Amino acid sequence: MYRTNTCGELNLTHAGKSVTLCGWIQKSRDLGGMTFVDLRDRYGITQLVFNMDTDAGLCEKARRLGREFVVQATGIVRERSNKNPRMSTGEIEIDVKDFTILNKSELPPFTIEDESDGGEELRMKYRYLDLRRSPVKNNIILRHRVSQEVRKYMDSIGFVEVETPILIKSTPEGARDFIVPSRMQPGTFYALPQSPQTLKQLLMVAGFDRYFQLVKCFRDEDLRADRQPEFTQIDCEMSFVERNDILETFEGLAKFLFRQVRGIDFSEPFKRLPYSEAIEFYGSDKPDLRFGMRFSEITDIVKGKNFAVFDSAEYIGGICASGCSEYTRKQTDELTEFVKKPQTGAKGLIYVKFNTDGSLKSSVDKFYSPEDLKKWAESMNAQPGDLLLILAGEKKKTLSALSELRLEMGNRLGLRKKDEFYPLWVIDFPLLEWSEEENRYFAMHHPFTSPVPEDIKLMETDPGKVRANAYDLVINGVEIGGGSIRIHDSSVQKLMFKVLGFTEAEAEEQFGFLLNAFKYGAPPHGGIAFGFDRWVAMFGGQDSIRDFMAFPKNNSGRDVMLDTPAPVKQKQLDELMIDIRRKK
RNA sequence: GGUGUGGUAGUUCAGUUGGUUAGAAUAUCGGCCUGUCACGCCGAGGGUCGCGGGUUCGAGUCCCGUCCACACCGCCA
Repeated sequence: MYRTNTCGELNLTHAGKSVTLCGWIQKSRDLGGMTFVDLRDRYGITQLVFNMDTDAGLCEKARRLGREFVVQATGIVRERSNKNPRMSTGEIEIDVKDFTILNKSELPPFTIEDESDGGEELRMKYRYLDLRRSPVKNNIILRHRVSQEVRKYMDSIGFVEVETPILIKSTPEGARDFIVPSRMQPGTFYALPQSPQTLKQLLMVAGFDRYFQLVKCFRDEDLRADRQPEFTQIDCEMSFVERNDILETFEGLAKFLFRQVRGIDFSEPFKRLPYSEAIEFYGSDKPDLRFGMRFSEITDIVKGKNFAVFDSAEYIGGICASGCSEYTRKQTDELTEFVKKPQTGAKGLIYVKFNTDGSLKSSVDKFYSPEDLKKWAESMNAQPGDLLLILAGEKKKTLSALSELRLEMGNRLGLRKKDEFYPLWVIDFPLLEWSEEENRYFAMHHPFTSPVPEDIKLMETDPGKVRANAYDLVINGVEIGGGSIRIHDSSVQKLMFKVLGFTEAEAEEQFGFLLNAFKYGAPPHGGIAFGFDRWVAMFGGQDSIRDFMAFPKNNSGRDVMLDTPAPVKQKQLDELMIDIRRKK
C-alpha cells in the first residue's frame, strides 16, 4: 500500500496517528536546524517537518528534495506550534520518520502555484503540469460535478442517455465539417458530427421519447475564447411535446444545476423575450440582462434640424447611462473611439450630458436647443446626472453597435457582476436568414426547425417574416443553449426544402435517411442542446472555456502539447489514396 | 480572410530621442539561519532581444517582410 491518507484530509483529530502520504514536493523551506516541506496531491497540501536534532541524516536528505519530486513519506501527525489558519491542514504537520523518492522531476518551466508565473502558451505546452495547479484542477472537478448533476437530473425525469456515432455523414448546411477519409472505400469520407441533430430525431422515430447525451461535437470554424473545434453538448430531444413543455423541462434542469452547483435558487420562471424585442431593445439575440440600459429610439423626434447625420439616418437611438453626466472629455472621447472601431462599426457618437443642475450639454449643441435636448432626455427616461449616448445610421448596424456600446458601459460601470446570473429564454427567432452571397434563404437554426404554425402560410409569400418555433437559453449575454420544435409533417418539410432552394433530388441525397424514417410514423418532437463547456465556465465565473477542458486547443486549432495537427506517413496517405498538393 | 495588441534571462516583464558592458522581480545554484508557510540574509550563474532583410558610424529601439501567441470582426444551421 502506497499511502494511508491524502494530503488534504488530516487535522487535529488525527494527532498522534502514524500515516503515510504520497505526493509532489510543492516547496521546501530550509531554516538550517529544521526543514519544512509542503507535500501536494489532488486533495491538498500537508506540511512535512524534518529536524536536525531528531534525525540529522533524514533532514539532510530532505534538503535535497527538488520541486515536483514524487515522494512517499511516513511519520506521525502532530499538532503545530505555529498554526496556519489559511490551510485546511494548517493545524497539523507530519513529523517524518522516513521517506522515499518515488520519482525525481526536472525543474518545471513555470511555478506550480495558484498564481503561476507561466504564460498561456507555456501552460498549454505543459498542460499536465498546469493541471496540477489548483485553479485549473478545480475547474476540471467542477466540470465533473456539473456532468454528474446533469445525468442525475435527466435520469430522474426519465431521460435515456444514448450514444450516437462519431463517424457520420457530411451535411452541407451549417458549420464546416471535419472529415475523415475512408480506407475501405477510398475517395469517400465520413464527417464528425457538428451535433447529433438528425440522429436524435431518428431516436424519436424509434420511440425513445426522452433522450439525452453528453456528447462531443466538432466544427471546423475559426476559434474564440469561448469556441473550440471540439466541444461538448448536453444534447436533448423529446417526443409528444410543444414548445412550452421543452422550456419548462429544461428550465427545471437549469434551476437544478444552479441550485446544486452554485447554491442559487430561482423561484420565478425565466423571462421569455421575443427575438424581435431582444433586437429592438438590446441589439442582440443574446442580451445580458444583469443590467438595464434598454435602447430608446428617437428617430422621429430628432429629424429636421439640419443635422445631416440624423436627417439621413434610418435609425437613431441611444442608451441612458445613469450617473455618468460628469464624464470628462477624455472619457467621451474613449467611447467615441470605441464605437468607431471597425469591430463595433459606428461612424461616430453623439452624447448629451443631463447635468445634475438640470442643464443639458451635448456634442450637437450647434444644431439643437436645450428644449430639443430636454425632449430627447424625456423620451429616453433620463434623470439629472445621466449621460445619453446616441448612435445613428442604418438600422441593423446601429442596433448592433449600440449593443456593443451597452455592454462596454455595463463593464465600465461594473454592472456585469460575476456572481449574478440572469437567465432568459429568447423565443420566436426568424425561421430563415437571407444570404446576400448566395442569394437565397438559409435556415437560421437548421432545416428541420418547425415554423410557428400561424406563420406557415407566409412561407411562400414572405419567407423572411416567418417565425421559427425555436428558442435559446441565454445567461448573462452568453448563448448557453438552443433548440426548436422539429418538423414532423412531410408536407411542411417539403415546403421548407423548397424555400431553401433544395430540389427534391438534393433533399433526398442529403437527408434521405431522415425523410425516409419520417415515413414510418414520426412523432411530434422537439429538443434543445446546451453548450456544456460554456455553462461550466459560467458556473466557474470565467469567459474562456479553455481552462474548463483538460486539453484544449489554441487559437489556431493546434494542440501545442501533442504538436498536432501534424503530417502523416506517406504509407497512410497511400492506403487512403490521398495526394497532398504541395504548397508553393 | 481582416483589425488590434504582443514576442527581451527558465518565467513574468521594464528598456527614454537610435549611443558605454541590455535591467528588475521571481525561479535556479552555493553559503548562513531551529517554527517557517510569499521564510529571511549574503553571494553566483543565467540573453540567437521570435526569424530574415534593410537604413545607419552605430539597431532591442526605425523601415520592409515573415512566423508565432492572444483578443475581436467575418465565420460558427
